[in-house]
Amino acid sequence: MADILSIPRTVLHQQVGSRLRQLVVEGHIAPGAKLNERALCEQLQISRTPLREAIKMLAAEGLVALLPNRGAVAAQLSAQDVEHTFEVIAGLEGQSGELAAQRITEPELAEIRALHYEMLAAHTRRDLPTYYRLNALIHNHINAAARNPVLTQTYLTVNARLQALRFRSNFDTAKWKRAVKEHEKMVELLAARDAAGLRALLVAHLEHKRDAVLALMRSGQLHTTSGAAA
Amino acid sequence: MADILSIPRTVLHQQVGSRLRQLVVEGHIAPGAKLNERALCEQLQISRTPLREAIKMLAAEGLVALLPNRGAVAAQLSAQDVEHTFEVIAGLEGQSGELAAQRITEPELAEIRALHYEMLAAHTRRDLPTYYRLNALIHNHINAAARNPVLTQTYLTVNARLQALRFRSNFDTAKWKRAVKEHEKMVELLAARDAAGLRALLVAHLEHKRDAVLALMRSGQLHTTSGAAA
DNA sequence: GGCGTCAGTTTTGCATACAAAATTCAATTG
DNA sequence: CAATTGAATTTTGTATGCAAAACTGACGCC
Repeated sequence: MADILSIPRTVLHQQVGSRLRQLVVEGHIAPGAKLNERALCEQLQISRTPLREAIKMLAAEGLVALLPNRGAVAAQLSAQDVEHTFEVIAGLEGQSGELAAQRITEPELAEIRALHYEMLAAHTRRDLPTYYRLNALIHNHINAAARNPVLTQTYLTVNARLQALRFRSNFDTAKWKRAVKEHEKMVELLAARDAAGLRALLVAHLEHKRDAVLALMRSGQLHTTSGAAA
Repeated sequence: MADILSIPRTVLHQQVGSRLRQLVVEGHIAPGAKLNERALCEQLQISRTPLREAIKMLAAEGLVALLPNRGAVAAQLSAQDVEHTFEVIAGLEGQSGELAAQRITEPELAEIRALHYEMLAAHTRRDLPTYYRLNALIHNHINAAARNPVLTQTYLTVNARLQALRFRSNFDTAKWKRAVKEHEKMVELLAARDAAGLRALLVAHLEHKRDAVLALMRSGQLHTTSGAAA
């Protein structure tokens, strides 16, 4: 093994934390499912101590819930929880856009524009995976342009709770078109440095997303991808 | 001991977490200070396992920083960190006010009004501790009126990082008067259900607070109350 | 037949033991 | 005398052991 070359310069509980976070966020541990310590220890080839430390971190992030003397379960959001979480996300992303409009540089704007065109291409090709990837990337770039690491961190933490829902929704052509239009407007507002406008647009954008997710939840169509990819 | 009567229905790492959080937030563990595991174990009369689990939780909350193989230190905010954190807090509290103005009930409003008058009394008496207590209480009530537990939780977590600064600033009579005036306006806007107005006011309020704290930081006057009360 | 009870098993929570990294500090060397 | 090296000590990171709580399932009781 290239143990000497590949610097494993990180502590075990951090690695385990990242891996566990991934398992929960990607739904390989389904919402509501128990986190069995012994099973996870064997799977990850570690002892219980770093595993338990990692679980406590995820609990503080709101990704798992701790049941006294009964271990931890992956967080399961009620419809109300989803509403509340989207409300907060909308506020954070709105602020992110507001600040980005004030602080973005020309090169950053150019990059976002480029990503936007790539996204249009993906949309035209009906290439959903690429579309999602670029979509997330654009939002990350806007977030970065806001130049506030605390905001970014807070956003990522709260948003992670929603990721487990994996709402592969926007197949609906009409909704997809509207989302693309909203993105087009985003770039315009960024270019015009219209902070208030971009905030309003992002908040509205999130409200649409929230409604779509809630509709899916209510119709029971939300597939939590429990155990999709190995 | 009344061990049988007093139901200690909670797990140790949670209790330790609360206690540690208090120690950091109240500055008994000063910003930048190391968290020595052995010392804390003796002080809290516990073993290292629940202590370390608690430390990991605080790390996820951003109250302590983990240094690989070198343990944990209480978070220390640079002037930039303070700016960023206030920026996020302003957004969260602004949103909180916006939602509260839309959702507050008459009894809730009456209670806030009552607290406001108590605060005026404390101001008149120059009773700073009571003033601070009531001030925080009013903000908590506004937060509660927003009816969004995720928002409340997020706010509390981010705000805790600032608490360690313990900015006992507003002694300045002029600033104190302005703060009181802003609070007066808050109650008015709440009563008028002016969501946008309250948001704007709260954001401005936080900007003033931020400026005061930054001025104190720059002048080096910020006492971190390291080891104040036993 | 449904329900409660109780022993056996599993699982969690805490303590302790062991290993590795970092810190300390004194002796040595340039 | 300053700097550096290296052994002793401390401290952190991980594994394991032990006790208590929760779960399981079979049996008996109503």
